[in-house]
Amino acid sequence: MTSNTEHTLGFLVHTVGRLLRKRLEQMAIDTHLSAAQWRLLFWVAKEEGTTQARIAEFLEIEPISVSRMLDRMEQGGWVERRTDVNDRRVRAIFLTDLGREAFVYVKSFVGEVTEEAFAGISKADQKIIMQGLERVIENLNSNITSSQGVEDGTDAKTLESAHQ
Amino acid sequence: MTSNTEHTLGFLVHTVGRLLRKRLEQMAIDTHLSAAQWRLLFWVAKEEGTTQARIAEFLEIEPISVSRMLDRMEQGGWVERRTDVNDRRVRAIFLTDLGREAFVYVKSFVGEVTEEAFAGISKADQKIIMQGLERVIENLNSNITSSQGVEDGTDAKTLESAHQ
DNA sequence: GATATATAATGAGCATGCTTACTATTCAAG
DNA sequence: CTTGAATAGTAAGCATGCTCATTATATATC
Repeated sequence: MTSNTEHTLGFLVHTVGRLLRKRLEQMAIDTHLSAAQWRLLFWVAKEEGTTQARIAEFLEIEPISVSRMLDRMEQGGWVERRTDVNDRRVRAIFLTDLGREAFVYVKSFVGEVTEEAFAGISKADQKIIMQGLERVIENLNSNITSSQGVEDGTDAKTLESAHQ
Repeated sequence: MTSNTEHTLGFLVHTVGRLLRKRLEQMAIDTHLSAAQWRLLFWVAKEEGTTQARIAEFLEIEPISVSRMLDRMEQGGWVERRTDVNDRRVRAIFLTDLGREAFVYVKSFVGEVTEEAFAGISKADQKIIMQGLERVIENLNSNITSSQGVEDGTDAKTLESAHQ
């Protein structure tokens, strides 16, 4: 239908991300978890008792974002903050039984969605795509903080030359 | 560094999207445009005089989101709302000179970021990745509203079986 | 022990998405 | 012409990300 999406990597990835998120939320709607919350749950399940700072590092979002997601998720009964006795600055995060169930439940859909997404694409090509995306992440990570080549004070005036 | 990202399509795409967005915003920081605003600008440039409803359709976001992005972008001087004389419900959206410059400027970076992202990946594999992502979009689009196979009233209780 | 610095978490306020509800306008039916 | 439905846009309020600033605690240094 929407045959008009510009075919750049950025547009494609943006769209795929949105659709995957939507589909997963649709499948697991009865958990009342958002995709973002599910990602958080994933890390807590992987490392129970972890700290908010560590979750932020894993998810590569800011600690404050974690803090406020946990406010809602704690209220929703999926996770529990416990104060660390050795370091009273720290909140150790644990899954509740509900959180554990929700996690396992949603996780069971991830395979389904991936299969659906990859329908009609050969295993070989799937591998190329996955490894390709991993390489893209490496490439972008290595340059994300360098920001060389743009700091010459160029502003929007110095154009006049490009496409359009 | 972060060698621990789960290697599912969802996680990878989410990460790639975030990094691309970050990198593009970093490169074009002097335009003060966000990635979201740049996407909007893109469609307005492609079809000047378009309506807000049409932009929402292209971007696949809700009209209200477009409305408020345009509030800020109009205030920033990148776009202009003009009332349609034939249909006074409609706001026709046009780029200002500043908007046109910003668009061309940012557009010139997209190629750069893509090259950077694809470094070390063969042209053949790049093609597989791009076409693969397009296929994924098709696959997900065709199923996104059907939601069959999940409506069996299954709730979080029926699990007990999966990985942990 | 006091003082400086680093770390963990949070508060305030913004952008960008959403849903739900509303207003203004157009157009079709009578 | 009026009534009613459809369409374009906006308002209110929420979630999830951000930046910048602050509080509480821990740790290192004098």
